Amino acid sequence: MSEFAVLSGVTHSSSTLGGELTDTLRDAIITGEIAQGSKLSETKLAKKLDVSRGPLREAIRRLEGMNLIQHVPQQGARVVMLSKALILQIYDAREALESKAVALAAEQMTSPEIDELHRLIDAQSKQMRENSGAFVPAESDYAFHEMVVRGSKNKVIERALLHELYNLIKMFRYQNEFANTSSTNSLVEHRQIVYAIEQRDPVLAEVTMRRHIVHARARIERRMS
Amino acid sequence: MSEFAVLSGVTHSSSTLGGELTDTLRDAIITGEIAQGSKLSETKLAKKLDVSRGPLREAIRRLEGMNLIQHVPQQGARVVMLSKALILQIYDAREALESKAVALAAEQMTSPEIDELHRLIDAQSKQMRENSGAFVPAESDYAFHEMVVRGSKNKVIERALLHELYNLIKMFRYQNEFANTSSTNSLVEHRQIVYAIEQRDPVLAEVTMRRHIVHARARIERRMS
DNA sequence: TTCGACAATAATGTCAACATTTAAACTTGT
DNA sequence: ACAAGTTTAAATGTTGACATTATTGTCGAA
Repeated sequence: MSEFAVLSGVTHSSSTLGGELTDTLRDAIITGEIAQGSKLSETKLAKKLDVSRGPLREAIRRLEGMNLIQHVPQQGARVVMLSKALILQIYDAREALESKAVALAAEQMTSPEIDELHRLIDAQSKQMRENSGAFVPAESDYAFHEMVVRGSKNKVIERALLHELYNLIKMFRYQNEFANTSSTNSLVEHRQIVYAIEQRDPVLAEVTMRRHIVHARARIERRMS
Repeated sequence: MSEFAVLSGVTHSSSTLGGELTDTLRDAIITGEIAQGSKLSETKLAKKLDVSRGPLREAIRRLEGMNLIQHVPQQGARVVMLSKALILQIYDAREALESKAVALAAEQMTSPEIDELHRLIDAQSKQMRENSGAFVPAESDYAFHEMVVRGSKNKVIERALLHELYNLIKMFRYQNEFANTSSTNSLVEHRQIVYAIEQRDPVLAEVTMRRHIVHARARIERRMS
């Protein structure tokens, strides 16, 4: 299961079996190895992964808290279905949270953190040239947004985005090639965001980020028709 | 434990013991019956509530997903500490989410739902007069905001607010008398919000709600110095 | 054939015992 | 008396068995 190690933005694998199972199942859900809407049978999964049902149930509860799984009492757990409506709702929530996050980041980020943002953007630029200007790799895009979110220093927003929404977005992107970020626009907008943060201009940062996410949402809405 | 039934905005008590325990512990945490920062010993709690540790652990995992509990592997679970910094962060997140929610509600709410908003405000007005104009009861305030949030028809925002943030805010208010909503301002602002929704004006609704929450946040920041 | 009731099967919910790790208590030496 | 190391106790992590509920399959009657 280490083949998906790149996916794990935040790791739970805290030496406890339940924590490892949480990461394993999360990655399997994100990649689609466990299909959307499919049932997570405790008995079958426990046998397949060679663990007892206790830690497995614990992992399922955690994934429930991340919105990756829906649980119905006495019936079991199913992987969430990423309908068009839900994806658009996720992006509306993301717009609200991440635009606020970047406004806070414009006030709270330290200089070394802003330097790191520049490094991430340079890496994106380099990767884009190598990929013949087609796409910004998803991991690179996540890294940038994650850095901005952490820069807000707001633990509540961090958790909502990094622990919950981003996993759903990763899942969507991983299972829909067309959902990848377009290269040129994305990179330009990232630069604008960093500029606003450097200027310590929360309002500019917020509107720039909001537009960036609205663009992404519009792209998705267009291509899912 | 039914004495706190009024607190349970959303109920889990789905006929399973784990679900009931989730509600019981949540209410005990909100009221402060289980103090902030105190440890939730599985063995002691299981004995006290006369249940086995299995369902209890499940409830703890769920409460972890609601941000009411912090869990450290091999060490156990502790009730979250509502520091001033955390409360302000919660209100920043709430501002972002609920201002977006009301903008969506201005587009999505049905007429019957808007009528219900009026009824809730009338009830607030009546209760305020009976209370010699001192306070709007917290339950009344929640009911109004919950109705608005549901009106957004955005399941992601609904969950983030109703399932996670509101519980933390209830906990804060319940344990800090000074954190109650001031009567006159709150009622006027609620009326403005309903007006904006009726006018189907998302921008006005958003700005009004944002100001409403910023006011509440400022009040808290002032009184916690 | 189709619908409904009943039986059989499998799944989730619950419990108590075991294993391992952490925290507390105690001893020992300076 | 204090500190360090060891020992003891208690807590969390894990497991397998049991109980209860839902689902599937079967039989029979309309």
